[in-house]
Order: sequence, then structure tokens, then C-alpha cells
Amino acid sequence: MPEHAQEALFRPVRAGNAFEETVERLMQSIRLGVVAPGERLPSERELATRLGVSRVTVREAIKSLQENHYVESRRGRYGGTFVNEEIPKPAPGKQFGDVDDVLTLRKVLEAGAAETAAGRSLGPSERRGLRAWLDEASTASLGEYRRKDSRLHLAIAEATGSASLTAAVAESRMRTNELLDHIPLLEPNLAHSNAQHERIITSILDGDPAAARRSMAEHLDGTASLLRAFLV
Amino acid sequence: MPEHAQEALFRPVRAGNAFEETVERLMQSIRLGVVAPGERLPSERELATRLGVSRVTVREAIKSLQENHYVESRRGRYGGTFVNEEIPKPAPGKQFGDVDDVLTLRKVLEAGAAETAAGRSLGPSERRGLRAWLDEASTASLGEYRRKDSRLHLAIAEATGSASLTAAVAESRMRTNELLDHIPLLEPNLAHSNAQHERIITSILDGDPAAARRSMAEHLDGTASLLRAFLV
DNA sequence: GCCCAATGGCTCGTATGCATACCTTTGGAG
DNA sequence: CTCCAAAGGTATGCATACGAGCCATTGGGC
Repeated sequence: MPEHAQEALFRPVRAGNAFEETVERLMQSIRLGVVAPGERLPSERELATRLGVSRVTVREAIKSLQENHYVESRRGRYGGTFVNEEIPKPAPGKQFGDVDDVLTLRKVLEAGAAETAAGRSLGPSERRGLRAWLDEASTASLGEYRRKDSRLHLAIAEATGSASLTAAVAESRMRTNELLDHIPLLEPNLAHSNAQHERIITSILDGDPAAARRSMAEHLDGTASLLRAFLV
Repeated sequence: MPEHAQEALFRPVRAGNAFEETVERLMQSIRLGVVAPGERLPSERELATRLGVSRVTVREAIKSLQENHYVESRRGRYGGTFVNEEIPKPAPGKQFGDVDDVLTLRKVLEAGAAETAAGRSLGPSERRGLRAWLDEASTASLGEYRRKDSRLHLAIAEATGSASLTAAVAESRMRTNELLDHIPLLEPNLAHSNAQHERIITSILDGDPAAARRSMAEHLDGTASLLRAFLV
């Protein structure tokens, strides 16, 4: 039996240095639509506290985002660091590591999240939130779609009430998006996707875990076969 | 809608310093039974490479494990760092953070892993491996049970072929074990657990994803309700 | 019996990251 | 108009981590 467990446990303890990981996180929060264009990031001091790094490191990361035209900073009270309306496309680089690894993890996490969310009794604000993100995604333009779509999936994870699960989905989503950036985004896929989103959210709001899992699984399988087809 | 997504994305970028995280990983590999008592850890140089930290840091971590009587090191060719036959019980400390958070993530990951593993065509060595770990767990003494049990669950995750999923299960398992350390381990539970393990592995080997998921979910729910009962 | 490869043990200079303190800018409150 | 709270901008000294090299020990192969 190949000791995959060793691979898993003796993998690198850190993905990069503090600076790189901080950039990565801020980038994620923008790309996944957690902080939308025009909105303000938390203050440097707050980010430093929450991310557990020094303010110096946060500033270096923000400086890097500024140079790449993701954000702009303004001084003074009511100033801050704001996400630009037009955010650059990600650099193409990087080989896609193990496509199956990403897709397997993603399916487990997201199908599980949908099922879990459907099994909880959601509060009114949560229900409203889900519907709102669904609407955002369904009316999004091609340019916004990736971000709004990610945000919707993240909202489903949030609805499980588990911070760890939400974090895992966010991480997995970023890895998926890296793959998706290499294949075309077409109108028909988009319409199909929206219909599936509709079913997923309905199942969750109806409190039908089995249906939620099933519809989410179908949705993910669609993207997965598209990816496998394009990425050989 | 409470912005849980922000909590997830603006969480600390690192759990501790390089030393602490290295200790944690080595400890995990021992506690989860990936390196069994009497076995040798990879060499310091290899660990440094694989964990992505300097050898100095690896050595400091190992030194810490030595002082806590987890391992012993021998010099010379065919030397190395060996796991002690008797490993100490974990320090009780720490408040259990969010019990539901752990249990939710665990169920999503492990039920998904069981389903995924059952849906793959497993090679002979993988099938043999699963049966072997099942046997190990079913014949384990009370003292060994936690470790053998963890190793079996990890083997199921490995059988998905996804390194990321395996890593996530390992992480989640450690968090679960922290909780389990606070409740008694009784013979009847153990027998019940073994019967469930049997069903799970059978479903996986039979290639029945739905049954694998169902039996794993039942298994996890059992432990979950036990935990919720004991931890108020 | 000698050699030597592979292991753990050790040291030192450099780079990264941190905490802390202070400065500058800004716009609303009083 | 003045004040000041809250934000970004800057500088310094210390702690952590790293890379690289060398030493010491051991046991099997020749």
C-alpha cells in the first residue's frame, strides 16, 4: 500500500513566507468576492491582528496589491484600502498540479456543505443572504461571473455555520478557479449553471439535504467534466 | 447576513511559528499511527526537505519530542529517530473551541471520503491495505485503539487518491481526537465501532458509494452524539 | 580490518518577520 | 474653527528561521 498518508502529513508546513501567504489571502478575499470592487478592506491594524502577522507584513502585501492594480489606499480618517472597480486578470502561469486532487476535494467539500446547510434551520437573514447571492450570480455579466459564482458557493458553505468548512471551501475554490481560468466561459454554460444554482438553493431553503447534495453534485460534475476535457 | 466568509478568509495565516507547526506535524504522524511505535521517522534532512523548514528547526522539534518521551534518536548509519513503544498521553489542556465546527467538518470530509473511495476502482494493494488496517483496529487493545482507529480512517481517505483530502482528514481527525481525549473509551463502544468499521470497509470494497457514505455517516453520528453528551 | 555512506550533533552569518513607537493626513464632531 | 480619532506612512532593534558547512558516530560492505 503506497503511503499516501506520509505524503499528506509530511507535506510542507507552510505554503510560503508570511508575506506571500498574506498576499494570497487578500487576493482570495477579492477574487472570491468577499470584498467587492469599491469596498474597503479592514484597516491595516485590524488585518494584522486577524491574520496574525505584523502590520509591516500586511503593508508589504498591500503594497504588492497596489502595484498590481488590485487596490488603492487613501489616508486620513475614513480612508483605507479600497478594491479597484476593475481588477486585473490573474497571471496565467503555473502548471495545474493534480487536477483530480482538486476536483475530488472540491466535490467532497461542496456537496457535503450543501447537504449540511440544507439540514440546518436557517435564520431569516441567512435565507435572505442566500437568495441575494443567487440573484447576484444569475444577473452577473460574463466579466463578473466567476466572482459572483464563487461568492454564492461560499455563501452556501457559510450557511453550514462551520468556519473551518467555509475556510476549506474558500481554499478549494481558489484552486478550482486557477483551473477554470484556462478554459473559456460561454453563455450557454452560464445559463445552465444558473439553473442548477437555482435548484441547489431551493433545496437548501426547503430543508431537503438529499436533494441539495444531489443537485450540487450534478452542478460540480458538469464543471469537472468540462475541465477534464479542456485540460487533457 | 453575518459575514462568516470574512472570518474564514481573514483567519490567521499561520497556526504558530515554524517550530511549533513542525512539532505538531510530527506529533500527528505518531498519534494518527502513520509512524507506529518502534518505527523510524524519516531522517532529519529528509524531513527538512519535505516539511519545507530548515534542519535546525526539525532538530529543535525532535528535541522537544525527545524531552516529552515520544521518540529517541540514535546516531550512525542505520540510526535515526524512533518512536517509543509507550507514547505519553496528550496533555489535557486547551478548551475545546467550537465542537460543532469540528464535527461538521469531520462528517463532510469523512463521509465524502468513504463515498469517493467506494466509487474508485481500487488496486489489489489498496484493497489489502484497507483490510489490514480494519483487522488492526478490530484486534487493538484499549490502549492502542485510538491510534489504530485513526489509522484506519486515514487509510480510507488515502483510498480516495487525493492527497489534499487525506491531509484534510488527518487535520480534522487530530481535532476530533483532542475532544475524544476528554471522554471515556468503553469496551461496548469499541465493539460497536468495530462492527461499523466492518460495514464501511465492506461497502467500499464492494464499490457501493451510497452504502459507504451511509455507514460512515452512522458511525460518525454515534461518536458525535457521544461527544455532545459528554462535553455539555 | 578498513573504509565509507548515512545518520544525528553543532555553529555561524544572513535574511525574514516582529513589536513598538512615532509621524502624517484627513474629515466629522463640537 | 478647532480638535481629535482613525486611518495610512515610516523607522528601529530584537527574535526567529534559514542555509551551509563541518564534526562525530555507527554498522555493513569490501
